Amino acid sequence: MATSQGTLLDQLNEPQRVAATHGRGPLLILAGAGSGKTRTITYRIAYLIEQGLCPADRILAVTFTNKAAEEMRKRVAEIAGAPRKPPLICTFHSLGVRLLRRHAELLGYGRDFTICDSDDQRRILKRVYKNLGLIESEIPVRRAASVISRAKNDAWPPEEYEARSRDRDAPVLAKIYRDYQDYLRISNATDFDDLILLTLRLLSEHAEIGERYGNWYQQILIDEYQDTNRPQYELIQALTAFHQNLCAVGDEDQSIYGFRGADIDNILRFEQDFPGTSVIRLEQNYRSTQVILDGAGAVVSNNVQRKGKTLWTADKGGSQIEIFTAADPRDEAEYVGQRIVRYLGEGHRHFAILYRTNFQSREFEEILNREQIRYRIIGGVGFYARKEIRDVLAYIRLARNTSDNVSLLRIINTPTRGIGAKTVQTLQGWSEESEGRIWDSLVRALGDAAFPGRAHRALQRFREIIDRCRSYLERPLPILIEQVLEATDYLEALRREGSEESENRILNLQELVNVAREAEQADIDLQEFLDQISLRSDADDYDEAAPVTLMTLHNAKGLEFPVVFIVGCEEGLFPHSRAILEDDLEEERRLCYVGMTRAEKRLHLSHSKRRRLYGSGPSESNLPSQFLMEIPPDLTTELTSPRVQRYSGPGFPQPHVPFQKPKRQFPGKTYDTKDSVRQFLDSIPAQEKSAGKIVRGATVVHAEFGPGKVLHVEKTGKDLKVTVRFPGIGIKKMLQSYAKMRPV
DNA sequence: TTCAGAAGGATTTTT
DNA sequence: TCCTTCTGAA
Repeated sequence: MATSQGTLLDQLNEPQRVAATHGRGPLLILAGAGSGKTRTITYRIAYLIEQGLCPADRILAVTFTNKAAEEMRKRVAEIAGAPRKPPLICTFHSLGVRLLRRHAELLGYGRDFTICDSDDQRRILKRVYKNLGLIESEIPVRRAASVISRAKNDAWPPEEYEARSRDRDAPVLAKIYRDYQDYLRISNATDFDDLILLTLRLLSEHAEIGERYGNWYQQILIDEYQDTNRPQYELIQALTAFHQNLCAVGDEDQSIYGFRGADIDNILRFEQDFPGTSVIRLEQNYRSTQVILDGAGAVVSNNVQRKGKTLWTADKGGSQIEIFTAADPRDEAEYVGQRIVRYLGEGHRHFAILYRTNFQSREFEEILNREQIRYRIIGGVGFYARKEIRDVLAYIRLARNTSDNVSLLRIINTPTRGIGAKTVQTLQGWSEESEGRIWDSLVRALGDAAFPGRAHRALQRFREIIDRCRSYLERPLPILIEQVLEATDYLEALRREGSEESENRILNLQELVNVAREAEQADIDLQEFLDQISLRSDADDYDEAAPVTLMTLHNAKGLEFPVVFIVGCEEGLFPHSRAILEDDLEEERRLCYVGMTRAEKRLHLSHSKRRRLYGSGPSESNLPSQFLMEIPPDLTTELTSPRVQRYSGPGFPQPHVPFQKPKRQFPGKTYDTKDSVRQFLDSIPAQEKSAGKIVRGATVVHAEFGPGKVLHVEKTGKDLKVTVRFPGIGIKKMLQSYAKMRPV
C-alpha cells in the first residue's frame, strides 16, 4: 500500500500522533483553535482501518455539520483508500434518521416519516393555537417553539412538562406542547429534536436493537464534543456502553451553542463518565499568527468558566489587528470593500466577512457587487427555504406519506384550485374519525359525495393530482420532479403570473431539477434525497470558489481564512443585547474567540458609530463592543473613518448632497392599469427609487421628483401621493410630491 | 374564493 | 424597513 504507516503519521506532530494511534479505551482530546483536531481524528480513523484494528464499517464518526462529514469522508478515503464498506461518518441527526428509517415501526411511526424544520414547526404551532383558541400575542409562536425544544432537550415529555416547568405560562405551554406532539405523531412526522430523542428511545426501550448497534460500532469518534447537548450525550452513552472506545475532541472555549442546549459540562465531566480516560492536549496552533492568538486569548481569558490554556504557534509576530471605527454601516462596508480590493492587488485570494446576525450582510453585498468581487453568502434565506421549492417537495412528501398533514395543508390550494379555507376546515373537522388524517377524511368525503358540486370537483381534482404524483415516485429523481411540476400545474400557474418574481421561481425550480439530476448520478434515492434536504444547513453549500465568504460567526466554526473581517463589533449587536440581558456574555465572548481564531494572517475588527435597527427612527448611537477593549492595545492598530468627524458633532447630521429640486412633468397621461403605473414608476431613474407601491386606476397629471428615492406611492382620496426621500435629510424633512389624478 | 390594500409584528445564533 | 397576516370588496 502506498501510504505506509510511516508516511501517514509523518503528517502529524507528537501529541497528534499519540492521539491518532491510541488503541482501545476512552480518549479525550482537548484541543485549541487551529490545532488540527479534525485532522487528528481523520488520521485516527485512517490509522484504525490501515492497521486492521477495527473493520472500517464498524467505525462511527460524528461531526457537527454535513459539510464537515463529507470532507472527512473524502480525506479518510484519500489516506486509507476507499474501503468497500466505508466507515459511517455523519452528523447526530443523520445518524438518527438512518436508524429510524430502519426501525420506526417499533416506536409507532411509519418508515416514511417526514422531517419538519422550523418553518413546518411554525405552521403546526399556528394550527395548534387555533384549535386551542389561543392568540399569538399571549405566547408568541417563537417562544412556544423554543420552550418545546428546551423541554425536549431536557427529556421532559409533554405530560410531565407542567409539573416540572417553573414557567408562569406552564399550564398553557403544556397544552401546546402536547397538541404539537400529537400533531406530529398523527402526521407521521418528527422535528429535529425528535430525531435524537426517538433514536435514544429506540436504543433504550428495545434492548435487542440497543445491543445490536452498541456491539456493532467498536470505535466511536465525536468531533466538537463541547457542542453536544443532553440527548446527544445520552445517545453516545448508549452506543459506547459496550466497547467503551470513545474518542472525543473538543475545545471548551469554542462552545457556542448553549442556546441549543449544548452542555459544556459534557466535556468537563468526560473523565468521570469514562474511567480510565487518556487525555491529550493539543495546544500548538497551526493556523494563526502569534498576534492573532494573543488577541483572541486575551479576550477569552476574561471568561471565568474555563479550564484555561495558552495557545502557541511557531509563526511568531504577525500584522497588528486592525480596529476600524466607521460612521455608519455603509461606511463600514466601504472600508471592508477597500481593504479587500487592496488585498486582492497584493495577491490574497480568500476573505471572510463575519457578523453576528444575518441581516447585517446587506451593505457588504452592495459594495462587493459594485466592486464586481464575487462572493458567497451562507445562511439567510437559503435555496431550500424558498416557497416554490418547499411546495414541490411538499407534494412529493404527501405522495409518499399521506398522513403528512403539514404538507397537505401547505399545498392543498397551491396553486389555487378553488379549495378555500371553509372546505379545509370542514375536512379537518371530519378527520377526527381517521385519527386526524386529513387525507383520509378527504378520500372519505369524496366517496360519500359530502361536498356540493364545486368543492367536490376541486377536491376530486386534488386527489387525482396526488394519486398521479404517487405513481411517479418510482421514476428517476429529475423526471419525478418534472412530472410533479407538470401534474400540479405549478409551472403553468407561475408562467401565467408573468411577473419578475415568478420568473425567478421558475428558474429556482429548474435548479431543483438540476440538483435532482446530480443526486441521481450520485446514486441517491428519493428517500435519501429528501432527508438530505431536510437536514441540510446552508453552511453545507459552502464552496471555496468565490474569494469572499459572508456568514454569521456561528457558521464560521471549523473554517479558516487568510484574512478575516469581523464587523458590527458594537455593544448590543455583538455582544447581542439579548445575551447582555440574559447575562450570557461568556458565550458571546467565546463566539468572539471563535471568530478571531478563524484568521490566519490578518484580522480586522470594525464597528459603526451609528446603526439603525429595524428601519424607523434616527439611528442609534452605538458604543464599541467591550470585546474590542479586551484586546491589548499593543496588538492593535486603530483607524477612524474621516466621516466620523462630520457626524460626531451635536445636532442633526448635515446633508452632504446639496439640496435641489428639479421638476419633471407627467402631464395628462392616464395610468389605469397596474402595468401602466409600473411603467410610470419605471420611467423614474432606478437610483432614485427604492420602493414603490403600485396604485391602480390613477391618472397622473403632474409629479415632482427630486434627486431622492421614491419611497412610497399611495392613493389618498383622489390623489396619488408620491413620497420621495432625499439622501442626507432626516425622515422629518422627507419631501412629498403630489400627482393629481382623476378616476378613469 | 380571491385579491388588493392595510395593519401589525419582527431580528440572535443552528441541526 | 420589510414581510406576514388580516380584512373587506368583487
